[in-house]
Amino acid sequence: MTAPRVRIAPSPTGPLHIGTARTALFNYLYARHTGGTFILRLEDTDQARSSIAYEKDILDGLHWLGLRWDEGPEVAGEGARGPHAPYRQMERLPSYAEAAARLLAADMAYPCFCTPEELDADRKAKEAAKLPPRYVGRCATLTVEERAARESEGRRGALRFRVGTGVVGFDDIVRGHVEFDVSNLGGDFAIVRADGTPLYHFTVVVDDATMQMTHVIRGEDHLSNTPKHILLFQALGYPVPQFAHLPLILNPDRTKMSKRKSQTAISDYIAQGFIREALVNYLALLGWATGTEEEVLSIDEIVERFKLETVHKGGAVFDRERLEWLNGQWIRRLDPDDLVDRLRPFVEAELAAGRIDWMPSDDELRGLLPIVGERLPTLGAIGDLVGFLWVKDVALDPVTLVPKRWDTTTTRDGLAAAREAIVAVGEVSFEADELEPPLRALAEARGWKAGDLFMAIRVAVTGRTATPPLFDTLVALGRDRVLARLDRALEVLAGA
RNA sequence: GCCCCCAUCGUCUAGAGGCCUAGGACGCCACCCUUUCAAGGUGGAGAUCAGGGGUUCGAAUCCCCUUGGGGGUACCA
Repeated sequence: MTAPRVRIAPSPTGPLHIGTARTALFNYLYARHTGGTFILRLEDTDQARSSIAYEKDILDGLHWLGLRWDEGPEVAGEGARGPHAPYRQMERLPSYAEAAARLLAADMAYPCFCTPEELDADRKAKEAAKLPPRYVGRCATLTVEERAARESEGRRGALRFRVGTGVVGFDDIVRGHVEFDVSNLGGDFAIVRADGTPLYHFTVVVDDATMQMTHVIRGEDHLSNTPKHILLFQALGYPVPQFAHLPLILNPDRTKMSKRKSQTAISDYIAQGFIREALVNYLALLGWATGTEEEVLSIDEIVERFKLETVHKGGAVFDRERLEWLNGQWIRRLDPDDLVDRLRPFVEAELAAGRIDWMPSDDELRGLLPIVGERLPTLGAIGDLVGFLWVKDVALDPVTLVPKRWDTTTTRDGLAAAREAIVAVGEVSFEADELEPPLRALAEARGWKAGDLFMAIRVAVTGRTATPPLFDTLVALGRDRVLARLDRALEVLAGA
């Protein structure tokens, strides 16, 4: 058997969608597992909706996920590659024109001069009669003279493919045998617009054939389109590839995942601090499982285990909580320098947003990792977690400053005493191990619960009730700022 | 409407006739750890395997029907 050739063929009519990324991933996994070739092709024939900005978002996103294509357009400084260039359909027009001419010459397709208004009226009539929509065939039997007459009027026809009669069946790798009666396809369908640009069902077949795809792995939403494609492959004299229709990713209400109901743009997940390892891991486990109890897997481990035959048939609801859990798992697995590199842009974003006043150094960030790593569900949580380290002053209010079991007087008392204890520790011993004993001793001496004292200090120096461990936090802040913030807290309390 | 696909805890899933009094994970709830928050550990609640018929000594697993859900039905992709 020859090595598989598979592809992802996104349409640049929107930012990279979770579903597209998942389909791309499964194609990639299959190619890598089988030693096949993974191809990327841009289906940009919908000129009205396609844009170069979306194209860039898609290419960059797939590249970011680590899904390197063996053949396809340029990305991130890497050139286009592969023997079947170009990889944008609008640059492959001659190839479709040639195929269209062949179908026309063989009378397997014909020009259709129906106007959008006529077609619309037909559709409404069918609907009113409670019949399935279907092209009525008005132009199917036009004589050569009639066609010539219309063309001489300056009318340009769309090209319709003759669907004929019969049954089309195929063996889908994930769904098994599927059959469609051609009479349910909606009549002869258009393959080229009146303006001469080719339509999806046509380009996808011409390209999959000329790029020698062996397997077409795509979303289930294309299952009902498959008979049209098979008819076209056959009419054009091309071998029919194998199909594998993946289950859809669903909104919580179990409809096809959509931007209206879910967050679908990969770029949004990236911006929130999800990392590629987690996204890939999560997406691979939507509609597929190893069959073992392994859950946290690298892309290479997934490649090793992946089988198209064990892909699910039923749709899978996208569960963001599970993604976040996996994200945390992967963040904790990253090596420190790598994590610092990935964290930096998120700290910069905090600065740009004015939520912090200066940028920490890489060394400072790396030093924070032990207390910060296990507290990050996403990289974007960094500012919320320890942003208080990089601001001139924290916002303090007299209510949160007072621990639950304490009153204002006790709090002032406690903070003042804590300040003295911290001063007594001295500058050179300002370390977590040195700070803890005296503060515990202080609490005990005064009959306070250590937790209450610690909470008072925590809020005073960070402005928050939830932070990384207190003594590490004090050290990260530095002696001077700790004392200054304690003083400020005392002032705020004095005013209360 | 018509065509096609699908159906195991709330969610992602294991399960390919006996190993299932249905396993794991997320989430949830307790407890442990603990200065808060996390992380981690332990335990728990949670699925009459959509329902009904078959086939079989035996069915979550095979077949049929019903129900429910989804997708498609464009001169979009």
